[in-house]
Amino acid sequence: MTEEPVPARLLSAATRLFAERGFDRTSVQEIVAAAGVTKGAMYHYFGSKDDLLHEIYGRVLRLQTEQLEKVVASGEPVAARLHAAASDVVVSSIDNLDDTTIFFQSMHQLSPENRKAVRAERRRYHVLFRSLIEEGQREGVFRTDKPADIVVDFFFGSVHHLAVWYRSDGRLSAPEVGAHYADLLVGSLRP
Amino acid sequence: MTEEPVPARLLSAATRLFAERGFDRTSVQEIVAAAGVTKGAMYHYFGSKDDLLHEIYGRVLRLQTEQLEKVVASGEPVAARLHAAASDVVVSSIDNLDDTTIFFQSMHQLSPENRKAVRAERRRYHVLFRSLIEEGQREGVFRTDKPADIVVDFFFGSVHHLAVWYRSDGRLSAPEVGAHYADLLVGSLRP
Amino acid sequence: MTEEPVPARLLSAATRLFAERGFDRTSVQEIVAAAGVTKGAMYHYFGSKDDLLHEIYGRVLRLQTEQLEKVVASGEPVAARLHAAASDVVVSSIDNLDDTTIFFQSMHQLSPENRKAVRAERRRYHVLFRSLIEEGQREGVFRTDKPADIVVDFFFGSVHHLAVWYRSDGRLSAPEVGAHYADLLVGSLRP
Amino acid sequence: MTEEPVPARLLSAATRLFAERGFDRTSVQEIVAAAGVTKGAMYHYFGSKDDLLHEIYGRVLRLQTEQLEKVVASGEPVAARLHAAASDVVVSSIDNLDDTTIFFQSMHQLSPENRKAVRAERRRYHVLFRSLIEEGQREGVFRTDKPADIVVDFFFGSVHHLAVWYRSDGRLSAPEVGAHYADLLVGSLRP
DNA sequence: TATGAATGAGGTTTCATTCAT
DNA sequence: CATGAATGAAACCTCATTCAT
Repeated sequence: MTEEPVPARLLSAATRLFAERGFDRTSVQEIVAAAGVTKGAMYHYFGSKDDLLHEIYGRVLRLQTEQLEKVVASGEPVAARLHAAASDVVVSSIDNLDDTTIFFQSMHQLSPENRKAVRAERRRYHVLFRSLIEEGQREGVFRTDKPADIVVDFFFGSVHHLAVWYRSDGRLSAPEVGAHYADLLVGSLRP
Repeated sequence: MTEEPVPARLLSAATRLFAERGFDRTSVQEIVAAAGVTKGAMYHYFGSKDDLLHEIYGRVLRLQTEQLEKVVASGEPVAARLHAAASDVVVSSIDNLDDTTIFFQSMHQLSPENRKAVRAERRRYHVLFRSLIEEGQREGVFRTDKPADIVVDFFFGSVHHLAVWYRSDGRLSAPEVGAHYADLLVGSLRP
Repeated sequence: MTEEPVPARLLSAATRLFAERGFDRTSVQEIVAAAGVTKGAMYHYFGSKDDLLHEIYGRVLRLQTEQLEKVVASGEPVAARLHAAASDVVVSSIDNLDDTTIFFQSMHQLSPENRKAVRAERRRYHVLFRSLIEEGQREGVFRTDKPADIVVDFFFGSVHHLAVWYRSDGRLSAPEVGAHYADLLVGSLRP
Repeated sequence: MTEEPVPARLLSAATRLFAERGFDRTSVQEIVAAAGVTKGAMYHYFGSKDDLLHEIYGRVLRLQTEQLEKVVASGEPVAARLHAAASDVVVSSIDNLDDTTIFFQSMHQLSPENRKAVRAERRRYHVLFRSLIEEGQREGVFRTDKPADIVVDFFFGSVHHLAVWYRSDGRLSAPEVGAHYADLLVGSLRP
């Protein structure tokens, strides 16, 4: 009869609650109640409520960066790699909708130093993704009249927005949305 | 030497502060101090802090809906109208970046009934924008293998995201970004 | 098409609201709204919210004292006069249940000086009523082993309590309750 | 050197203050200051100011119901039992004058659900007391031309009123008043 | 490791009253 | 006579965090 360890229980309760009602609207009391522990326990494992949020960000960032690195390094043609990267990030964003919600809603709530760390990591991700587009532009596969930076921001806006409209009981599965989004992105880059 | 009336002062102070640090992190005290009035005055004009937010939403919604209706009704070919609509909403979103920030960050903070009203209005806007895409698909100008709903959500994610990355002191002017975004949207719809 | 004058409208709105939800739970705004006037108007006629309450007390006290004086001065035998006085005060308390409610619930809310004035008037009433009992005791009609003061307080507790339990749609009419109460009072005084 | 526990300190401070100046006129700040704790501590033990009041009601109701049940169940003749019950409730009301004051002044301030609970409990007490009178009426010891309900309300009005006029430094002790009141009640019921 | 009582600062809102018009 | 905008004090309550056990 083994339960999940306390820190994991806390993180998953916090993730659900932060996504559901926002960081500021979630009290530490609610988190520990949902996780079935006491406040003391939480402060034993995490330094503050802010730390919980930081951990959640860290987990998402690590995951998505790893995925992207794998795709970028594959030997496929660049258009295929961009399509795969785009599709992957959509699917993974949908699979972890709570994380996605938190990710694009709670940046402001991080402490300045944590925010800086997250932004740096985010930047690395952005640059890596951009490099795919630049590669395609150099090869003449993608149109060159659009700054690669703009394209990346254009696309990631769409991805973050998934948490606003996507419903798991809706008509489209995650891979279907992923395919559509990737098609639209690659389509928009045709010369 | 007449000053702006109190309600307008309050709304503009609230808009700035909500965008800067988020709804929950902004205290009523800070708002009234920034507007140069007392708390009592604020509660004379607005029923609650929530009402302030609701008013801001209302203002943005009215403005954007009006703009879109004008563009949709013009006699231009559908691709030109979609391009103009997309470009317009980007420019107006950048011109009112604070509103945009609030718009896509603070939905959760509205009271349930206010949230419902905003969502309904938002839906009307979405439907109107979608109708442009459907029209193009019927005419064979746009590809038909992408559901129009998906395209709309894809694009408005990008628009909302502007508030995250756009800096008015950056390289690109609002109209330039508007042109890029509109190009990417229309480009992604080529058959 | 003449309406009631403003001060009367204010007093009657205040009476109803004070009885319904208590003095402290009733805001000046609610009173003026119920009377269909503005705050300025209220402060034109009454110095404060407290004054409204004081007026209401005054009206009740005047009324009940007048009634009692009439009964006491009639030529009837003392037992009949006590019976009539008791019955009268019950009927009039029921006919003005709101006044009665306020009367025994809101003494604390009067300003000290107003409270003093009310108490003094109340005292006169008490003494007058008591004199009836003392007269009966001297005549040997009433038992003498009970201090008249105690009897008066005993009875007026019952009267004040009417506002707690009496319902105008209940089984008993005001005169019926008056008769019962008077019977019980006189009965309790039999030697 | 142990002090009384915090919740008890809070309850007793609240009881005194509520009786002294009324529920609405007593601030939470005054209560916690009188109890020598902080506001946070109070909200740790009681969900709201209203809960404090509810607890006070609960305590009084439990006490009085217990007492009454004991008297009712004794083997004495019914007139003696009614006399004892009446006398007891008077003595106990005087012994806890603050509770009595609150009891009959602050019903309105309870939240609707708490009010309902209190009324239900109060009703049980009323019915139990009434059963004594009905028993005497069936046995022919008490007059039958007065509805037992009316008699109960008649008497308990007197009891509640004690808080208005009784002074512990006055001429009469609690048992003396109890005896007088019980005599008057039983006397009023003579056939 | 873990508890839960306690803190204290800060949050939103209400409201009687005033005063320029 | 009457308005209603504005004040400012005070109200209740929440909550992240600490600490003795």
